[in-house]
Amino acid sequence: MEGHLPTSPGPLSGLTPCGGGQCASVCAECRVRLYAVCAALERDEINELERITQHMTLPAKTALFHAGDAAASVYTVTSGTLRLQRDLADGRRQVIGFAIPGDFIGLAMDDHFGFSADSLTPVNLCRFDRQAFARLAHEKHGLMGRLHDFASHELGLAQEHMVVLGRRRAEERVAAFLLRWRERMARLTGASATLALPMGRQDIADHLGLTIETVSRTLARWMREKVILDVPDGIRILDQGRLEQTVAG
Amino acid sequence: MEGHLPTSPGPLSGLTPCGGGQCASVCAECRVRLYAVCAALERDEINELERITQHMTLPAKTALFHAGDAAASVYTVTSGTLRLQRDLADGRRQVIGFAIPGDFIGLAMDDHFGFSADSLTPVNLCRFDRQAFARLAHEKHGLMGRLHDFASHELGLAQEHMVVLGRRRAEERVAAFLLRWRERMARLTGASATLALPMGRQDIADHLGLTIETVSRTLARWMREKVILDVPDGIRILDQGRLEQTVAG
DNA sequence: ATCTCTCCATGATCTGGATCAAAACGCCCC
DNA sequence: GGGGCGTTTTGATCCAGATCATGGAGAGAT
Repeated sequence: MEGHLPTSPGPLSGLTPCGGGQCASVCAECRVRLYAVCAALERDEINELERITQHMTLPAKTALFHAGDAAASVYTVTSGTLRLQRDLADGRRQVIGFAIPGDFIGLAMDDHFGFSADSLTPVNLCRFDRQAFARLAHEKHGLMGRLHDFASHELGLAQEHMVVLGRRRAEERVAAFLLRWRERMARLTGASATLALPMGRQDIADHLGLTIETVSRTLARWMREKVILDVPDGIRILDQGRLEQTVAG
Repeated sequence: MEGHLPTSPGPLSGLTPCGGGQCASVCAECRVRLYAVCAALERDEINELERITQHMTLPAKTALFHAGDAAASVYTVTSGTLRLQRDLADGRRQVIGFAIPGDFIGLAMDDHFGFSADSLTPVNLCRFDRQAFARLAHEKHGLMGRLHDFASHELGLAQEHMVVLGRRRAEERVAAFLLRWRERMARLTGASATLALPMGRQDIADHLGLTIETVSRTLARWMREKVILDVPDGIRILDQGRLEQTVAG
C-alpha cells in the first residue's frame, strides 16, 4: 500500500499566468488543442478562454487535489499522466482512471471533487477557475456541448469498465487494460511498437480490482510466452492478436 | 441465465402523438417534470419540446432496444423501471443500472446504443427523435446544460459503482445497493417503510458482479437477523444502521 | 561501494465466493 | 385443484485469485 503523496506547496505554485499574452505556450500552438475541450471554440472565444487560463506544472508523484476538496479549479491536461482514484476508509482504493494529454479534469463541475488526482509523471496543465469556466460554458454554446460530449464519452468508458470489473476474469482484465491503454496512447503519439506504462503494478491492480501479485504473474506469464516484451518503463506488445483473443473470451 | 426478451412489436406500438395538443398527459401536469431534463426549459421551450414528444407505453419484460441498435430515439422515463445492461459474447452480463422515473435514456447521443434496455415493469416513456432532440439541445442552452448535469451526475455514480465492483466484499455490495436504491425511490415517492424491488435476484447479482446464490444467501441471512423483512415484491428495511455500518466497513 | 527504500517477482497456502446439485416456492393456465 | 415453469433458497464442494512470505533488482543518498 502506498503512503500519502506530497501535495503541491500551494495553489499558485508552478503557475504561469497566460492572460496578458506574454506567455510562450499559447492555445494557438497547443499540441492537444484538437483533442481537448477547447477544440469547440471559435478563434475569438479561444481568446476569452485564454484570459482565464493559467498554465501550471506539477512534478511527478504529487497530489493535484484530494477527494472532498473544494473544487476551485478545473483542468485540461497538456502533458504527462495522472492517476484518478477513490479511497475507502480502510485503505482499499479504486483507481477510476488515468488522465492523459487532452483529458479534462472536473467534468462534474461540482463544488467538491469526488476523487483524488495525483501525477505519475511531471504534468503540465491548463488550469481554469471553475466559476469562470462554468460561466463561459453557459455563454458559449459550443463549449457546453463539448463538455457534454466529453462527459458522455467518459460515461460510456465507465460503463465498459463496469463490465471489466463486474464480469471479467483476471487475465481478461489485464488484456483489456493493455489494449485500451495502447489505443489511447496511439491517438496521441501515433501507433508505436513500445507502450509506455507510467503507472506501477499496484496502480494497474487497483484499477482492475485485482492484487499486485495477480497483475505481476499475468504479465510475467505473457513475457514467458512472448506475448509481450519487457522494456524499461513499459512493454512492447508482440502478439496483439493473443490479447484481443483473451478479451473476446 | 435469462433468455431473450420479446421486443416491442414495432417502433410505433403503444405511441400516443402529443404534438397536436390533444394528448391528455401534457408536460404541464407531468409528475416527473421537475426531476427530468425538461425542468431546464422555459414555458415556451416546453411547447417546442412537446411538439417532438411521443408518449409511449412498454409492457413489463420487454426490450426497448438492444446494444448496438441504431439510436433513432432518446427517452425520458415517466413511470416504471428498466434494466440497462451490457452483454459479453459468452452470455455473461453486467447490469450497468436501473432507470426509474425522471431518468433520461440516451445521454450519449451516439449513433448507436452502447447497452440494452428492458422493462422490468410496465413503463411509460416520453420518446424523442434523437436528431430533433439534439437539434433542440443545440438551440436551447438550458437543455444542453441540463443534459450535461445529468451526464456528469451519472458519471459520478458510475465511478462510485466502480469502487463497489472493484474493491467491495459481497456483503458490502448488497448493502450499498439496497441503500442506494432506497435513496432513489425516496426521492420519487418520499420516505417509505417498504422498498419495492422490481428487479429479480439475478438482476441484482449481475449489477453487483456476484452470483444469484450469493445475493440470495446475503438477503436470507439479513432476514434471519431481522435486518430486513421479506414483503411481497420487495423488502422492508428494519435496521438501516446495520446496513450503513456494513458499507462503512 | 554499501545502505536504504521502493517496487516487482515468485512460491506456498488459504478462502470468499463461485459452481454444482437439488429442493421449495410461487404463479399462471387449464 | 393440479401440472408446468421460471425463480429463489439452501446445502455441498471447488477453485481463481487473495493472502502470506521471501528474495531480488534498481535508484538514490552518502
